[in-house]
Amino acid sequence: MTAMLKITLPDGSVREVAPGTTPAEIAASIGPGLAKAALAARVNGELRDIMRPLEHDADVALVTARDEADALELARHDYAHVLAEAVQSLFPGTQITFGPSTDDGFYYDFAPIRPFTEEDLPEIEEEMRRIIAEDKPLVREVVSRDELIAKWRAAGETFKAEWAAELPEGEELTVYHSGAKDQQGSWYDMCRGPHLASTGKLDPHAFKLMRVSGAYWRGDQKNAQLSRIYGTGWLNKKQLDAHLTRLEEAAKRDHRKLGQEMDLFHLQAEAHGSVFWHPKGYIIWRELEAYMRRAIDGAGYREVKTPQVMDAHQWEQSGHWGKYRENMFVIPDEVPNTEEDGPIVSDQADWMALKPMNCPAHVLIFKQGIKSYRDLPLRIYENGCCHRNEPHGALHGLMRVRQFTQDDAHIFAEEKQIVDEVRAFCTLADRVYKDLGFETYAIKLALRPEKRFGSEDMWDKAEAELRHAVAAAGLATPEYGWEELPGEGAFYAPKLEWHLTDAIGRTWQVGTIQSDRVLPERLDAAYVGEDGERHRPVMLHRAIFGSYERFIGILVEHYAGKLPLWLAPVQAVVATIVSDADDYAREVVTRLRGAGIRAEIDLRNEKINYKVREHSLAKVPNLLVVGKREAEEGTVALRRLGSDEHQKVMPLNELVEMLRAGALPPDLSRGV
RNA sequence: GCUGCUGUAGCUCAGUGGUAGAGCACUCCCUUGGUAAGGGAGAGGCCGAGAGUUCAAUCCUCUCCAGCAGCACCA
Repeated sequence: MTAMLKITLPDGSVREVAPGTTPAEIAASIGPGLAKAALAARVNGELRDIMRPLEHDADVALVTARDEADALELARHDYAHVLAEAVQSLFPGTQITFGPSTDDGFYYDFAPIRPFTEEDLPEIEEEMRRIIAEDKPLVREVVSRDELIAKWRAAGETFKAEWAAELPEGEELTVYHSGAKDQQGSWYDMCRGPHLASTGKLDPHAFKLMRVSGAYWRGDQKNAQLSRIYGTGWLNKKQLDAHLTRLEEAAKRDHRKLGQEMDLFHLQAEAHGSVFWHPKGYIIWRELEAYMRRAIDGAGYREVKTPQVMDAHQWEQSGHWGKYRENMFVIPDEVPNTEEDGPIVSDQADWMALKPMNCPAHVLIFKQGIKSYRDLPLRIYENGCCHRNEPHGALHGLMRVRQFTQDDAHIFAEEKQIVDEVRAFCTLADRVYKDLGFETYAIKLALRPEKRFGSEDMWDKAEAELRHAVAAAGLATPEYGWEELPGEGAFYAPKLEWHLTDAIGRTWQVGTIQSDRVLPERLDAAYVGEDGERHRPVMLHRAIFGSYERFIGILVEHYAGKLPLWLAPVQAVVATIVSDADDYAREVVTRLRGAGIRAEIDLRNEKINYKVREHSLAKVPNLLVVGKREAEEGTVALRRLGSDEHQKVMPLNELVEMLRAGALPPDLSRGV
């Protein structure tokens, strides 16, 4: 007689059950409602199949749809499984590889007989619904590795066989199948699980296949290219619809679309990956630049400007030539005048390169003259225009470009100054983000990567400094999303990263600070210490916006184009109702411009409805309507974008003062 | 760079193996109208670039360029 198992439920009660009892049976013994609702179980904290027998004493908690995170994870895993089965049934000969759940759904990578197209998706969705309707069981079974390899090979599943063969010998693996093993029509996949008990637990109307794309086998560019099908999957249709609405919402704020509608910038093939800033877009840039200058001036930085092109030898010394030449724009320093002089690119030429980053140039400035410990910390700032030859497929609107301008600074410091400097940076970054309307952000510490320069000792020290500084700033807390990311640091330094959360919950990595001891060494930067000896400074690389281009893209999406007044390209439009008010309208505009407001005038012979509509769509924050009445009374009818109140008539003087005050940048209106 | 899709008027998009269409925007005319599209007329295109097939190519094929979605990359 085997000993009974002691099963502890979440309420603390203990049940004795025979070994081999399943969580499903426990649920049934508690009540029929729970039996129906239970989807899976957490056994000693581990998510498991509801039909998987219990073998040991354990804490068991039944998982239902109310445990949303778990339930979603299970459902998405199942959708991926069903997707793979559907694809193989529709496209015999397609090999399956791997298909996990994602943040909003699932995908599955196939080695297809022909690549899938979007047109295949409806048919595959139909087949998936059929499989769900069949309510096929998902049965977990343990098989030996070798047995499974043989099976995969026999089935012509070379990717699966390769995968299984790389797992340790003698390992027991699990497969999920829909009925008795090898039974006709039984589909199976190697999977760690867990899964729901059967496909019928899925809502056939809570998923949607979204797109097809390429992916590499095991994520490596050198491997075979697979065809990936993405889906989004949820617990019910309501959740799916909400998700699709969110996507539409995000598409509406796409900075590429708004950038065109608002006439901010454009991109074109002749300079692909580089931005043509239009007057309106460049106003945003200039405001940000002016804001940042005030911020860094106040924080003790010194602004510099360094060359766009430097001799290749300099890049050789900094290490970029060897490592990152592929991504650098390289030019010969002498170009033949005529064809007879030879080809434009020759081995004879000396090379120059556009700077992909500003740090070496800043070190060169540091190295001019002899620096004393009294000069430290030396904070060198530059609106540094950099060029990186990014892979074509990586380019994306303003978010990833080939020419961009960083709000870049390097702080040369003594070791003992690092913590204070990092801390001061935390404070500065916090103020900038909040001034720009980002109330929440997360700070993460990216730790030493596998491939790195420098000693373990150096890394220990560098990581500890950053950790310590953030803690001292009071930001190493869960509410600031504090997290350490092993292996994600740069090859020369650990880095702190600032991730902003935007208005619709997406996150964007923008700011960073990294403490670097490698580059000062390579470029031989030194200062004379109090002791009269030469010392190496530590170099802190830091940025708050990251790049102006990308940050403006993020702002446009965050505000859905409705930028705060100080950043709005056009802050007010004066629109007339009748031409009799033209002169008065001109006076109003003159007054506004005199007060520093970016105001435009609309005297066109159009109805006021038309003008209101047009300027609202253009996201002009203040529409000042003037007709006969206003002209006589010296007032203006104000309509604010996005405001519920329809309009407000106010005296011109009052309005000008109100807009002037409202259009001040946040740091200036704080009156520091 | 890889896979798939796309490229037609300033914008959004129809369309056909016989050199092209709509709406909006633009120009002009009528309209002077009080808070999200008043009416009419007109102008506007090397149908992404190159090559091929064909009597004939915007359309079919190939190559290239760019864009989009992913992947890989992001010092």
